[in-house]
Order: sequence, then structure tokens, then C-alpha cells
Amino acid sequence: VSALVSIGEFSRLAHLSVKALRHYHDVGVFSPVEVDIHNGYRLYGVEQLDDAHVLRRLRELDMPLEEVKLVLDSGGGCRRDRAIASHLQRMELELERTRDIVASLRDLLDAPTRPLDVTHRTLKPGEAVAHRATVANTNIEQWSIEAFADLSAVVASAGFVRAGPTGSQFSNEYFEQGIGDVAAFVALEGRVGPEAMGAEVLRLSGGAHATTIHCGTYEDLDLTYGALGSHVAEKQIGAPGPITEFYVAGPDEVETEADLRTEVCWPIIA
Amino acid sequence: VSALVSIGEFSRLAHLSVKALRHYHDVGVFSPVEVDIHNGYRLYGVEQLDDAHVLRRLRELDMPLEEVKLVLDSGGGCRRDRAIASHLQRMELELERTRDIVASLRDLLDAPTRPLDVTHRTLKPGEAVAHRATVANTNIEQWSIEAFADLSAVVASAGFVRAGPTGSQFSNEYFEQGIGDVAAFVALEGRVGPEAMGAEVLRLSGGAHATTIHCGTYEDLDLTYGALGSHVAEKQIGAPGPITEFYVAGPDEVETEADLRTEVCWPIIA
DNA sequence: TTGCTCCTCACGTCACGTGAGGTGGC
DNA sequence: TTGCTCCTCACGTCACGTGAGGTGGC
Repeated sequence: VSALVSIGEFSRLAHLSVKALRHYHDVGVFSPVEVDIHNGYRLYGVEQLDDAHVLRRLRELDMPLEEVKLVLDSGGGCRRDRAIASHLQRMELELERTRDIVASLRDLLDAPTRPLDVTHRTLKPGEAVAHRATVANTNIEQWSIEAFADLSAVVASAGFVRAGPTGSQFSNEYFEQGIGDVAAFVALEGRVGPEAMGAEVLRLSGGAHATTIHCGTYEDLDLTYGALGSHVAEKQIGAPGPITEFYVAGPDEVETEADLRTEVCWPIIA
Repeated sequence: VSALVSIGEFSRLAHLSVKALRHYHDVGVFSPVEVDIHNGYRLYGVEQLDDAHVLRRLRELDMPLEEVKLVLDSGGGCRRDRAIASHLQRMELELERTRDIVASLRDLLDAPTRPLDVTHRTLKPGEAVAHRATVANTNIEQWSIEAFADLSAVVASAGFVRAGPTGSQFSNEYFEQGIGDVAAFVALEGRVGPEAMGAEVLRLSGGAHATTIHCGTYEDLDLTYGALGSHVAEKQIGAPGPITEFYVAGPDEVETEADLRTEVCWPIIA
């Protein structure tokens, strides 16, 4: 049928290294059509080049080999197209994030420190409808958007009255490990009734907090955390408890990222 | 002076994991201001947060720790700004490349195979002025641009007469390992005189080749290599010797990447 | 016979993450 | 005393790269 070539020849045709080809064979992502029984020589068919070219591009885009395997195994059908399309979409998001980080880094170098207005205030205790999950910081935005969309629907359909902007509570684990328990909530006037189907009830314990307003993209929240936490550490007024964010002006309400306003609340001793 | 905090506290302030902070300490990229002699506890100063924020952003941009170390060690001066600027520039190139690969992948899926016009022709032997080096495919473009710029200057100042477009010869190693010997050359009429200061003399051995014209970005050259190599493999006419590319229409001569024309020559038996 | 290509281990790299097992202060 | 935080090994992960040591065909 079609020509068989050695691994060295195939590596020149596909622009993939011999070591890489052997590795792909070992882990079952991309195998030669034939292996010589006498000497173990791998023999590739030239018709495998189409797959090899796709494989090379996916790896250049840093797609994990496990996913590459799925794509190559899924045949030429729409499953394959969907797998690639979803990865390409992730790449676009990655590109945006990279641009944001670059911009943020430029800012950091231009204006190394900006002072921060820290206020001490006491959060009101109360009840809230909430969604709670273990979330990684890589997809906290996506998760929050969905959580708040659902909570809004619940609040509207149950006829609850909001008591302030939407907010989130974070476990320490979330910041220390980059993944941990997060609760997205909407504080309510009075108590949460049984109409809150689907959503959990979150009891907000309130108490003394050092707070500040973060302006702009969430990518820069670490700066505000640093400044706020420094303030608390220097005055030695830290107290246990979760950190709370209030989305005073969230993604829904602003036109540009620069207009975002987020209140960060750090628990302190009374 | 300023407040000292534990590693856990610092990780929450800087949004870096405890494991990462310990790793940065181990490899000497970012160390606590103090280590408790009794129990080995790491103590960080809140004034270290500025560096930590820069560190976090550089890592998010995948800067290797060795380079991060250089940036952080270089103080606040212009050395540091230059180190970051050069990395940001590399990021921009990366972004462009990613976009190109995505586009190329889309093409690959839309138009899976396009037939190729393969011609057999005999390259003329002769002499050329050349630059030769061990180059990796990650910076072949940059290297080639510089090499050809210099060769052009040599040809002009020595009054040589060109015999055809610029070209490159690649060792097998270059394709198999992604890094290897490459020679960028300009073929000349007659022999190379002693005026070729700086540039080497390359003897082109000529001979029978299967050739084809590759249209468009160099990112897609692997497709042409695959098709050309398949042709040679199927007819079993392969011969030893380096692959030669001629830049019939190179980056200098075209307005858009789509207009690039590259002749790829694969050695075959006469 | 010499070179070249191919083979299989086994180990290294990079930037951490994952437990195991243990200590120290409130 | 219980929990919580911190510590140090030692090993795992991912996608290969790097030799070492050996075989097979022209």
C-alpha cells in the first residue's frame, strides 16, 4: 500500500524528534503502524503524517498528551472538531490573560506603590443565599459568574430582598493552595425562607474587619491583599475567620475592567 | 522595623502557595528575611511583598526561575527594567506564534490535504558565501535574518555576482533534534574571492533533487516536508545529503506572509 | 570492517505538588 | 489536651532529553 519509513526518516518528515516519537509510542498517543519483530524497529506509514502534523501543532499549543490522545482517537468526526475548538477557545482566554498580566506588570514597574485607604468597619451579621464549592483560582471567575447568575434567579423568583451587594467568602486554603472552599452569596434582609430551592443558606457572622476598595481588574487583587494584610500585620490586629469580598461594582455593572470596584474585608480583633 | 509574618500568612498576602515559597527559598530565588534558629520557621517581612508580586507575575508568564532570580537580584535599576522588557518582548512574539499556530491548525482541519507539484531537477554545483552555526528551530528565523543581512553586505561590498536566490542547507540533526548545523548561503557566479571577509566559503555539490514550492508562512513548512518526503519515500528514490531551501520570495520581498515562496529541495538518486 | 541507524534501560530536568512523620506554641 | 501551623525528607508528575551500552544492515 503506502510507503513505510524508519523513525529517523519519519522524524524529518514530521518535524518531530526521534525521542518524542518514541515517547508518544510508549504512552500510546501515536504509534507506528508496524514494529519489526526481529529488531524492534518502528516503521511508520507516510499516511500517518496528517495525524503527526496535527499532533505537532497541538503540542506547540501545549495541549496535554492525554488530550491529544483523545483528539487523535476521536477520528475525523465532529467529536474531534469539538475537542479542538474547545482547546482553541481556552487558548484565546490564555492570550487575553497573558496580555492582562503583561499590562499589570508594566503598571507595577511604573507605579511601584500606591497608598491604600484602609477603613475599619463592622460587618452586619445576617443570612444569605449561597453557592459553595471547592474552586481553583484558575476558574474562579467562570464559577462565580455562573453562581451569581443562579443566585440572582433564586432571589428574583423567591421575592427576597437584598441587603447589599453580592459577595464571596474564601477559606484560607483557597489562598494558600490556589484551590479551596469558596462561597458566593447574596445577603438578604431578614431570614432566608424555604423558597431558596437549590441554593444553600449561609449565616454571615459579621464582626470587625479592616476593609479597602480595590479598583480595576481582579488580576491585581493580590496587590490589595498585600497592602491590606500588611496593614493588619503591622498593627497586629489580625483575627481568625474567612476573608470576604463584596462586588460593589461587578462585571455586570461596569463597561470596562478599570471601573470594577471590589471591597476586600479582612477579619480583625474588635 | 516592619512586620514579620509566618509563611502561611505571607502566602495569603502574596497569593503564592506555601509549597512554592519553600521551593523559592530552597533554590535561592526568594528567601525569607529571617529563619528562626530554634524551629526553622521562615519569617517574611511585609516589605518583601513588592518583590513577591513581581515574582508571581513573572511566573504566571512562565519566566524560568533562573531568570526571575536575575530580575529580583538586579535591584530596581535599569538592568531590571531591561530584563523584564526583553521578556515581555519575547511574550509578544510568543503570542504571535500562538495565533499563527491556531490559524494553521484551523487550515489543517478545513482543508486536510492539498496536492503538491513535485518537480525533479538538478541543482547546479558552485560556490557560495555562507554563515554556518548550530541553530535551534526556536530561533532559526532570527538567526537567518541576521545571517542574510550580513551576507548581503558582504556580497555588495565585495562586488560579487549572485547566482540565484538566498538559501539554507540543513543537517539531518536539525530536523531530528530540533537543533543542529545550518548554513545560510548566497550562491555566486564563479568562485569566491578573498574579499569575503567574515563569511565562509560553501561548496554547493549540486545533484538531483525532488523540489516543490512552499507557499505561505514558515510555520507550515512541515506540511510541505511531509508531502515532499512522502513522494520520495514512495518512489524509493531517496539519497543522502542535506536538504536545501531557497527563499524565492523571502520576508524582505513580500508584504504579507501569504506571499512567501520557499523552494524545498530533497536529494534523490540520479 | 567502518559508520550509521536503530534499540532499550536508567536517570536527569523543571517547578513545584503530595503525602509521611514529626515538632512547637496557644 | 486538642488543633493548628510549621518543619524536613522522599517521592511523584509531565514531556520529554541525555547518555550508556548494545544490535543490525550496507
